[in-house]
Amino acid sequence: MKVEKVYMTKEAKELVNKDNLFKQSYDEVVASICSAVWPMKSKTFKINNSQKNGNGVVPVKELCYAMLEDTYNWYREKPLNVLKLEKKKGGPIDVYKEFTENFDIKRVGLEFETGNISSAHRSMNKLLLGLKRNEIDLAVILMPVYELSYFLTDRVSNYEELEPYFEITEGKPFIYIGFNADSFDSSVPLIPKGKDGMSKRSIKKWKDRIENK
Amino acid sequence: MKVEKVYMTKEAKELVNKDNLFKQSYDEVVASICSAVWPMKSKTFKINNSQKNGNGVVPVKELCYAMLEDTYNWYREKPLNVLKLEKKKGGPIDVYKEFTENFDIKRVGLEFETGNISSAHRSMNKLLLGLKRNEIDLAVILMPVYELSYFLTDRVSNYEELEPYFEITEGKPFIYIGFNADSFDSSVPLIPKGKDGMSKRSIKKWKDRIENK
DNA sequence: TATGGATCCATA
DNA sequence: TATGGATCCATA
Repeated sequence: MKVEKVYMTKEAKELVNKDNLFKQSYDEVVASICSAVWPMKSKTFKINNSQKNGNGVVPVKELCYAMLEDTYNWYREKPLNVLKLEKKKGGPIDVYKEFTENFDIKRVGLEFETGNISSAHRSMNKLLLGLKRNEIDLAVILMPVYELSYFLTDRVSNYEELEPYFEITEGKPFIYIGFNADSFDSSVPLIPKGKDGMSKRSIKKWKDRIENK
Repeated sequence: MKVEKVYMTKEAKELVNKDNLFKQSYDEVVASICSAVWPMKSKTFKINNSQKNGNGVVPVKELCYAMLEDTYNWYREKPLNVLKLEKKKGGPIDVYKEFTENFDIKRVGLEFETGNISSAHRSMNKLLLGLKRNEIDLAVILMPVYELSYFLTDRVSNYEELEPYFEITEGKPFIYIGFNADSFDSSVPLIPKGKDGMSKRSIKKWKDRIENK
C-alpha cells in the first residue's frame, strides 16, 4: 500500500517536525500501512478493479495492525478514561502507543477507518474527546483514498469525503492519512466480503497489558 | 411521541431563553416531534415492544417532517455554502428555517437522526461546520432515547450513546433532543422495515424554494 | 448487553 | 456518480 494524501493541522505539523518521538510515531504508522500487501504472497498491494465495490475491507487492515502491534509495540483498544471513569458510554481508541524518552512521554491515538464513512466522524469525535481531556497528545486517522474505496465495500470511509470536515479539528494536533493500492489489476483475487476474510490472529490489547502488570 | 431528554449548551440556553425567534424555533421542533403517532390512526405513539430491534425507523420521521414543513414552513435539504461554493463534497442540512422579525434573521438547522449512531456524529459535524461558517445560528439534533431505540433497528442513533460527545460542541449553540414513545404495547403492529415503510409525500425542499424565486 | 463495524439501499 | 441512510453482524 502507499500513502497518497496527508493533511496535518498546523499543530500536528509542529509536533511532527520538531519532536523526534512524534516524528517516530508518524513514521511507524506510515511504515505499517505501507507494509500491507494483496494477494497475501505478493510484495505490493494490488486491488482487483474489475467491479465497483467488489472487494471486502476486513483483510485490508490485518497486515497494518500486525506491524503496528508486533514490530512497533502499539496497543489495541485503549479505553478513554473520560468514558471509563465517568461511567459514560463509548468504546476504546483503536490503536494507541506511548512514546517515552527520559521523562518525556508522548501519547498517540490512531483510528484505522474502513467502516462506513459516517463511522469516520465518530472516530474523529472520539480522538477530539481524547485530546480535549488530555489523554492523547496527537491524533491520527488512517483511511483509503477515494480511488481505492471505489473498489471496496460501498460507502466505506475515504479521505476525500471526510476532507471538508478536517477544519473542525483546526487548533488540535490532528493528522489525516489517505492510502491507496500500489496498483490496480483485474486478475488478482477479489478480497472476500463478510466473515470469510476474518483473521484469527490474536490482537495486542491495551486491556491485557494493564491486567498483566 | 414525547420529549424525554434535552440538553442545551450554555450558548443555546441563552438564545432560547432570551430570544423569541429562537424560542419559537425550539417550540416548533418539539411540537412537531410530539405530533408523531403510531399506529397511523392513533392519537399517541405506541411502539410494539415484543421484540428487540423489531421495528423499522423510516415511518417514525414522517409525521414530524410533515408538521415542520406543512405547518411551520421549515425546508428540507438546505445545502451548506461552504460545501457548495467551495466545491467540496458533502450533502445538505436535513431541515432548515429562517425566522425573521423586522430586520432580524435567525437561521436554525435541524438534523433528525434515525440512521446508525455513527451517522449522528456526521450530523453533529455538519451542524458544527454550519455554525463555524456562520450559515446557521442554532443547531438542533433530534433522536430517539435509548429505551425507544431498543425496539427499533439495531444500532440506530440514540440520545444516551451520543451524550458523551455533547461536550465537543461546548461553546456553540447546540441542542440535543431525545424523544420516546408515549407507550409500549405488544399488541400494536410492528413498524415495517425496508422500503415497505416509505412514504410518497413530496418533501418541501430548499432547492425548490430557491429555484422558484 | 454494548460497541465498532461491514454491508447494501434509495434517491437525486 | 454522490450522499445520507437503514439494516444486520461480530465480538467482548
